[in-house]
Amino acid sequence: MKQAMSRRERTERQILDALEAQIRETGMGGVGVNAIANRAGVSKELIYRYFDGMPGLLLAWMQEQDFWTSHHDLLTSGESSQQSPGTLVLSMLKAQIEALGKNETLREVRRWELIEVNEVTAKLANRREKAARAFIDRIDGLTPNMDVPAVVSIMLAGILYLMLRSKTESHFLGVPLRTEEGWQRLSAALEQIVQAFPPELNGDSLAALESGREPKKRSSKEQ
Amino acid sequence: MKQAMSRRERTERQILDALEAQIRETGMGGVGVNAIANRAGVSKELIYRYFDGMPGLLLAWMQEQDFWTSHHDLLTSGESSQQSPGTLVLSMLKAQIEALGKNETLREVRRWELIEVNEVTAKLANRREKAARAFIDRIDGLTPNMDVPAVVSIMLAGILYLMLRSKTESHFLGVPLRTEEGWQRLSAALEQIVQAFPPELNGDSLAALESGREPKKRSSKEQ
DNA sequence: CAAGAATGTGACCGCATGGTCACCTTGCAT
DNA sequence: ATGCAAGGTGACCATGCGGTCACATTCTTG
Repeated sequence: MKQAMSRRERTERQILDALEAQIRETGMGGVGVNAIANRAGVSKELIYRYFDGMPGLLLAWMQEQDFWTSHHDLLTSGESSQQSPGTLVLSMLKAQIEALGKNETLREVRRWELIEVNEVTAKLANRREKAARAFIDRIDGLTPNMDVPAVVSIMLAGILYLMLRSKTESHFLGVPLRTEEGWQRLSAALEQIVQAFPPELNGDSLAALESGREPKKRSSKEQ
Repeated sequence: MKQAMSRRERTERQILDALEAQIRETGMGGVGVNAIANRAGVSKELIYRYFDGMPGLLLAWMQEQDFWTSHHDLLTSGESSQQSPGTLVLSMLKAQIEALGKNETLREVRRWELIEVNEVTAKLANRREKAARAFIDRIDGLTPNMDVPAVVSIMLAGILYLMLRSKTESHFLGVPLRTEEGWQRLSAALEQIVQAFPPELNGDSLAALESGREPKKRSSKEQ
């Protein structure tokens, strides 16, 4: 029994690792049952037996990735609530740069999410949006007079795009996307934007309380 | 002779139109010589004869699109130099939202540019980056003390990502991506960001002159 | 040991793809 | 009218894909 499990688990590992490597090297466009099986050095039949085909394999692989949840501490920790909304947003953005910057596979998956919608990408999107919303809602609650989700959306989406774009283009508006220097400029730009915000976002809690009387007039059907 | 040209040009049109429709409906992933020929109601052989295969067809189609150059006026016009850098940036960003928002085909092409690099995507990227750089350099020259390209990169990349993302996800950080209301919030957020900038970007030309003595200390090998 | 389940392989099928070919038809010019 | 090039078609080929099947081997358990 232990041997049987071990044998099977070993080949499952080979398959999962082959999937990861394939995604990293060819992107999702090069992912198929033939390519994965060949790379794993195994018969493709086993992909169907053990994972019930490519969708199941992708789900299984996704499950053991902690990309999406590894920074859960940043979103829910108690200590972080001590910090001002501005620095909280900033550290979230920089964590995203860090996580995406060192993980080509993750970037490929996120490119994939941009062009195809299926059960896998839908599941990924749901997880992510749920976590992201928990984060942003806490900050938004503290900061009236400003559409925090919209502003942070632009900044977060901006670094996402530039991260993904770095694969196919070396510069964007003249800013280099493949050098440390370029990303330091972009990080600095994020800081400039955040620091230009109203004082209640940057630690002036008195101003935050004072301006708290004005309610937001945002649409109610935001879901 | 006139008839011959007309006949050929007519079928060339059919093919080009079929390509456009195919991109719009299936994205670049669904573009192939068989699909295009069928949709055009023509033999695929003609694609090879008239366009020398798919790459040539794409180049030809690209050539007659004015996406990338249609807003050339915004980038080079003389009247626009009357406006402050801030409003100039803002109107550029809104023009991008407008152009992308009403053109699904364009969005598909830009998704394609994110995942594949070949002679076509390279050519597109070059054209775009050249025009964008001409725009940003004029503004950057007027505004020391701030890394304008980096800040504008984040905003422009942000709306690009959100535009592309709207295909596969309806919300981002709770902001709806498929409603007028959502995009008005995002436009408003862009305005907030720009207005929070130093005064020399928003029409205070005196302040611009005063702060002009401090030179930028940005890397010189930006190209 | 024997039976049977688990593991693994290679061949095979149907299908769609990109690409080429021979052939037919239309139109024009001598 | 004859001849010839341009325009257009359908069949064909090799290839790679996802998917299934029959079969061999190995392990576990009666």
